[in-house]
Amino acid sequence: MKYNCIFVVGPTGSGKSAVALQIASKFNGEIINSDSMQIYKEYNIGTAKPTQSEMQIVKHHLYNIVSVKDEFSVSEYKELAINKFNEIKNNCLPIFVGGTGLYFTSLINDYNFATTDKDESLREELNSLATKMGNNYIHKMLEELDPEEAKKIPPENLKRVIRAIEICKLTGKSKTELLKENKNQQTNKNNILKPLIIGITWNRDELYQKINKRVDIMINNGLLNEAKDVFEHKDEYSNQFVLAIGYKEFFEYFNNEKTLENCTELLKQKSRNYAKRQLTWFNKMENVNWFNLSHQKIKDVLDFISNNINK
RNA sequence: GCCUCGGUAGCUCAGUCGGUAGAGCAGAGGACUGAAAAUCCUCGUGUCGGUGGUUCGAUUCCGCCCCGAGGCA
Repeated sequence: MKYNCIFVVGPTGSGKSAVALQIASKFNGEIINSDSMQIYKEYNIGTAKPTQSEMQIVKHHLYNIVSVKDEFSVSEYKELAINKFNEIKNNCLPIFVGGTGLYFTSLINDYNFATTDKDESLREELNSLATKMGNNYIHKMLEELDPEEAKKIPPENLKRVIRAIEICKLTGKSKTELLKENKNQQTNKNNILKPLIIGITWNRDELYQKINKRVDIMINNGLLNEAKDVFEHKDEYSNQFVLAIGYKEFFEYFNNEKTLENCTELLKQKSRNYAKRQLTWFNKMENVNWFNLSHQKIKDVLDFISNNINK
């Protein structure tokens, strides 16, 4: 098996960026972003982007490419990322780094209906119908269109129920059918990417301490200014960005409904919750080579890569 | 010193007209295919402050003690 790129995955605050930087330095790498929030241009602190100087040491791609006023999606990400990979693969070792599990999965799997467009008016229609008739009503609609998929998604998860219905309406086929077709298209198994996957983690309590500390550091670096700015312009921004962890948690403070301390605690908590969700995702991902930095060193990662990258 | 109200899950509290108890939050585990830092699912045994009494049986009723909040001196 010959690998043609590196993935660095792991929970927020685990130090993925630092690890990626060292990998890049040692193996002539360039970094490609796999984080749904670092895609955006305008804000740096809350999104925990690499610093200017870090970006100068090693080439970083797909950071700061979309405005917070614009929508963005996995499928756009996938296209950009694959294009970038093809562009640089002959000159360097591409290293994908980030925390967005879905983005990584989209790179490995050739989803055929992930490219199914969205229908904003249908979404609105179904959403208001749900408010009127209840979630179960919408779920029943899906049951008729795609009973198998309906079984998988609880009625409460409106967002995903609506998306499944949307897929049926837009493609004329159910999500279940498309999934089967996808499996049968073995040709797509020849994926372009052959990643050596590195997972970075820590003992749980240590990870949480790091996350808490990082929030304090962000605040010292001016997170509140960014948050205030997002708060004041939230109506102009895409919902995707306004919902990012790090900004909305302070909105109640700016509205004088909560103390700064309470909001800061909430942010720490939301960050911890998020880290856990990321761990769930990456634990399920296949072929992840985990490194627990509570008792392993970045050097172990580098050694592992040099032992495996050309075999 | 006296009076009143509290002391129940990590936190905030509900409840048991006496048959050893349950919500929210926190926490843990999980799902995830054009919103993914999103969205959602599952999981609740704790000397019911301590001690003595009444009772077949007390977290629940009674006495005393400890702790906290408030009021009166």
